[in-house]
Amino acid sequence: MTETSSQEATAESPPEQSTPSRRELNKAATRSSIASAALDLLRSNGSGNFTVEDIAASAGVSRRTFFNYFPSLEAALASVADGFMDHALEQFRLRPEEESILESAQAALMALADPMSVAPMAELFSLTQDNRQLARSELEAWEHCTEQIIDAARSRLGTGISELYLHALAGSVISCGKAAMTVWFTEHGPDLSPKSLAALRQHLIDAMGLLGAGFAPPSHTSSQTAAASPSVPTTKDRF
Amino acid sequence: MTETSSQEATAESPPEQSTPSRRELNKAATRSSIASAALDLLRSNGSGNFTVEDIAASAGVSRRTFFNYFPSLEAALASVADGFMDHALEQFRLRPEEESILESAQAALMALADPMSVAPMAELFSLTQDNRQLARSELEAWEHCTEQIIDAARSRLGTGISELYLHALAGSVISCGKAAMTVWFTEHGPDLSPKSLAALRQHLIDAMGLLGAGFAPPSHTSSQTAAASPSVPTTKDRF
DNA sequence: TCACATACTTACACTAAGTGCAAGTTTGCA
DNA sequence: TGCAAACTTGCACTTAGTGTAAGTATGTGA
Repeated sequence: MTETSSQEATAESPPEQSTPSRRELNKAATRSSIASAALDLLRSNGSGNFTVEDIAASAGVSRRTFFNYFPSLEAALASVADGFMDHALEQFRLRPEEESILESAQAALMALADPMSVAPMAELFSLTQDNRQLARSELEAWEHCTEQIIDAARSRLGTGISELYLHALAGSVISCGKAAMTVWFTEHGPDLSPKSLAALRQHLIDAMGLLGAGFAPPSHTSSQTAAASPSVPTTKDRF
Repeated sequence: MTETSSQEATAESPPEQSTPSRRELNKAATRSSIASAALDLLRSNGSGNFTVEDIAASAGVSRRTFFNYFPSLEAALASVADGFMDHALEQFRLRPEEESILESAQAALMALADPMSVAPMAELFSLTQDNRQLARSELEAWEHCTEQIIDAARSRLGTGISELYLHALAGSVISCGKAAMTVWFTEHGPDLSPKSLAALRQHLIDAMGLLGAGFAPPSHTSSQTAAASPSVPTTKDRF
C-alpha cells in the first residue's frame, strides 16, 4: 500500500524527506486521526456495523475529506497493515547485499515479532476475520508486499535474474509469512504475551526453514519441531 | 469460490447430483447467461465502463435478479476464474494418495495448460489487469484455492500433520502457480498458441522445481533453464 | 388436470459508497 | 500584507447492495 492511499488531496508533490512543513504535518495528523477513528469504531462496533460517515464524524472531518485520504473504508483500516508491512520491507532492504534472499526475508520477518509492531496487526487480524471486504484488503496488502519484495530482490540480484524465480520466490516467502501469522493467530488469538510472540517467531523460522528445505519431510509432530534444521536442510524424499 | 456465489435464491437444497430438474437447469442457464453477459461487456466496453444494470439488461434479467446470483459485479466475472481453479482442484484430488503434494500440485497445474481451460482465464487476466476491484477478486480466487488445497492435503496427509506445514506449503504452491501465470502473461499476453502454452507449461514446471529445490540457485539465465532438474534438486548454496 | 406449496423473479424503496464541482478556508511565500 | 496554491467542505449525482412484498413459474399429490 503505502502510496496507494494518497488521494486527490495529495496527488502531486511529495516533498521527499526534508522540511516537514506545516501542511505535511497537518495532513499526516488528519490521516492518522481518520485511521485511528476507523480502528476505534471497528473495536467498539465490530466490522460492518459502522459507516464512512461515522468515521469522518468521529475524526472530526467531513465525509468528503475522508475520501480525499482513503479510497474506501477498508483502505483506512488497511493502513494499519500497511504500516506493519512497510516496516518489514524496510528491514528487508537494510539487509546486506550478499545475504541470500531467504535469509534476508527471515531476518525481516523476525523484526515483526516484537510487540510494538505486531500488536496493531494482530488486533486488526482478530477484528477482521469475519468480514469479506476487510479480508480482501488484507490480501491486497500482502500482494503489495510481494511486489515490493520482487523489486527489492531484483535490484539486489541484478536484472539478469529470471522473473519467474523472483515472482515464485517472493510469493512463496510472503505465503510463508502469511501462513505463520495465520497459524499463530488461530492458536493464540490476540494474545501478545512474550510466550505467544515467541511462538510466532518460531513459526516464522519454521516456515522459512520449510521453504528453504523444499518442504521435504511431512513431519507428523507439532510445529515446534517441524523444521528442525533450517540451515542444514535434509534433501531426501523430496517430490 | 464455487459455492461462494450461490446466493439467496439458491441458499438451501443443492440436490446433490441426480435429477437436473427443470429448476436447476433454469438457474444454471440464468447464471451462466449473466456471467457471459458480464464477460461480453468487459470485452466490448473495457473494465469499469459498465454497470450491474447493464449486465442485467444484457442478460435479460432484472437488476435484483443479478444480485440474487452474484454478490457483486466482480463476482460475476470471477466465476470464470473459479471454474478454472475448480478444474485444477479436481485434478489435484484425483492424484494418487501416495504421491507427494508437490508432485500432485504440479500435475494438477499441468492440466491447466491446455487451451480449453486456460483460454477464458487468460482472457480474464488480460482484461482484468488494469482494474483494482477485479484484481482483488482474482486474489480472492487464489486464496480460496489455497484453502481448498490445505483441506485436500490435510485429508491426504492425515490430521497429525502440522498446520504450519500445510499452510506454508499450500500457499507456496499457489504462489508458484500464480507466478508462472503472471510471468507467462507478461511475456506472451493473451497468446494461446501451442508455443505459448508450452512456455506456460514450462514455467509451471520450473516454478514447482524451484520450490522443491528450496529456491537454491539464483540462476542468471532465462527461465527456460532456471530449474533444470526439478526431480534431482541441487542442494547447495541454500540459505 | 387441478390445486397448492415452494422456488424464483421482479418492482420499489431505501441506505451507503464513491466522485465531480465550485465555493470557502488555510498555508506558503514574496 | 497580499496573492497563489493546497486543502476542506457542502451539494448533487450515479451506482452498489439489500429488504420486502407481490407476482410468475415449477413440482407434487390427489
